[in-house]
Amino acid sequence: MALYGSSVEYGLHCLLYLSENADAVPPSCKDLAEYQGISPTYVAKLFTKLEKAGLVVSAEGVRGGFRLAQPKRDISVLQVVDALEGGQPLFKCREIRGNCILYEGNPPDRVTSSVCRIHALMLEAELKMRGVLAARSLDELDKSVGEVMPAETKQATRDWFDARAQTRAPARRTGV
Amino acid sequence: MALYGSSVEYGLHCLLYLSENADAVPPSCKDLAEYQGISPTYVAKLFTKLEKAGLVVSAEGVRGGFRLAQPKRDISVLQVVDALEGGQPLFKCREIRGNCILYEGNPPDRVTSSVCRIHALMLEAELKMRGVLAARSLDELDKSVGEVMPAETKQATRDWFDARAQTRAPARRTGV
DNA sequence: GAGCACGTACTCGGATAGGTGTTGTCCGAGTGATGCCGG
DNA sequence: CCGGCATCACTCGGACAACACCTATCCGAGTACGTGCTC
Repeated sequence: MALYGSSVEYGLHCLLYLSENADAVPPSCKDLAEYQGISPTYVAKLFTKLEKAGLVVSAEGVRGGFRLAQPKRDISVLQVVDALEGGQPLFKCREIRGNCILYEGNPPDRVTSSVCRIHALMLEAELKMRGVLAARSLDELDKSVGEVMPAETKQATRDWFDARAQTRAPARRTGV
Repeated sequence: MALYGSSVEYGLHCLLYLSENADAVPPSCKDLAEYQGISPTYVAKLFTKLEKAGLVVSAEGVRGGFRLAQPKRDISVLQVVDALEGGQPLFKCREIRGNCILYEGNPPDRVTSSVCRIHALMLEAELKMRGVLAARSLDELDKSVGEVMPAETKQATRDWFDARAQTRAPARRTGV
């Protein structure tokens, strides 16, 4: 287990392809999923979230698919994570201080108005973490991936998606 | 919802009391829970984890209870969080790169041996977050709480637990 | 030959199940303090 | 008066359910393309 689920991993990998091949035919969820060996329907679900967050735009129809809604250098990893995970905070303070038996259900204003120190510390930690993710754009992340991925693999990937886009077409009426 | 569950909040609040009143009679789970208005049985569950992590030691019997296993300045908030949450990483890389359809089940060594860049970024973010939590000890956290809590409340809390400890005793045989 | 209408297959999108983890609860084994009894 | 012992209530500890979220899936509505017909 982990704090962030697998949706973050799936989503980021998909967006990295979109980021690197913004000029190609917009791939469908099915294409992206089969290429990576993950569930196509689940990827579709993730892209619904990404679209609602305004990170990708969808094209409908037989040649439909997804492409980035903004330049890749303007989309941060944090935006992607928040879109997929719903922007959950690191820590949700339930203010149990107010439940203290000494107050008998009427906590003084000083308690209810001040910030819980535990909460404050968690907010600080969360801020640092989000700062790292916010500072990295899809563009930069893609470049760092490119450093370890040979050009031939990159080209092979592009070819695979292009071929996939070519085969996408309504069945020939005379074909059968 | 939040990344960290309520167990972190419960546990830290309990440990803050232990930290501030290390010289008092070790309170029982029931005492700590009722004082804060939370589930006694669940607090007991949390303390089992804290004990296994070596953060608290338990005393059995009718006057039993818990006390810190180490000086409060040697216990970091991170240790508490990890004990309660099982040390979950921020992100668990499933290495879906290896599933890529181009490799047909035989990913090259270059892929399996190198670190996923997404994973690397998440590790960096996690490191920052954990750094904040690791740098704060229970002692320091307690002091910052003390700045906003008036001395009279502190004393009232101490009195409540002391009174609670006094009433703890086997039933008098002649009492009924 | 050009324009138009139709049919098709593919796409997205939301509504629908299963698995896993967290939260919360219950009951049993163990233990130390208490009070009584005997010396 | 003092020490030993049985009793007792209280404690911890692990085993047991309920709930919620995440993951994964299925099916329906909508759309752009390709084809064939008509002019």
